Amino acid sequence: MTEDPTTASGLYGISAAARLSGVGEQALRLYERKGLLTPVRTAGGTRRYTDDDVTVLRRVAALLADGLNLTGARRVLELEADNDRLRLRIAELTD
DNA sequence: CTTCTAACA
DNA sequence: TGTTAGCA
Repeated sequence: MTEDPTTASGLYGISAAARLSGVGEQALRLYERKGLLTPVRTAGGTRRYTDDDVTVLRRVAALLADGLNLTGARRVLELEADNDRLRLRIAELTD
């Protein structure tokens, strides 16, 4: 446990999220504007990235490296989310 | 930290 | 189209 209890919950500022994901801060803001990501905002308007957001960021980086543009990456994320929901549904039915 | 503008590949 | 630098 090298982490502070307040940060161990997986809530990061934009600079921390950028370091963890390897994506630049400006790019993070662009991804949000394009609808790939929706980090929560504090009352003051500062973004709060969760661990899940960082995971998505890594997915996006891999997708872009595969030659997709941001719109395509957004679609893939949608489909993957649907896919996960379907897998869960199948698991329920196959019990 | 935020948003915007502009330049570049 | 997407990234980056600089400004306010």
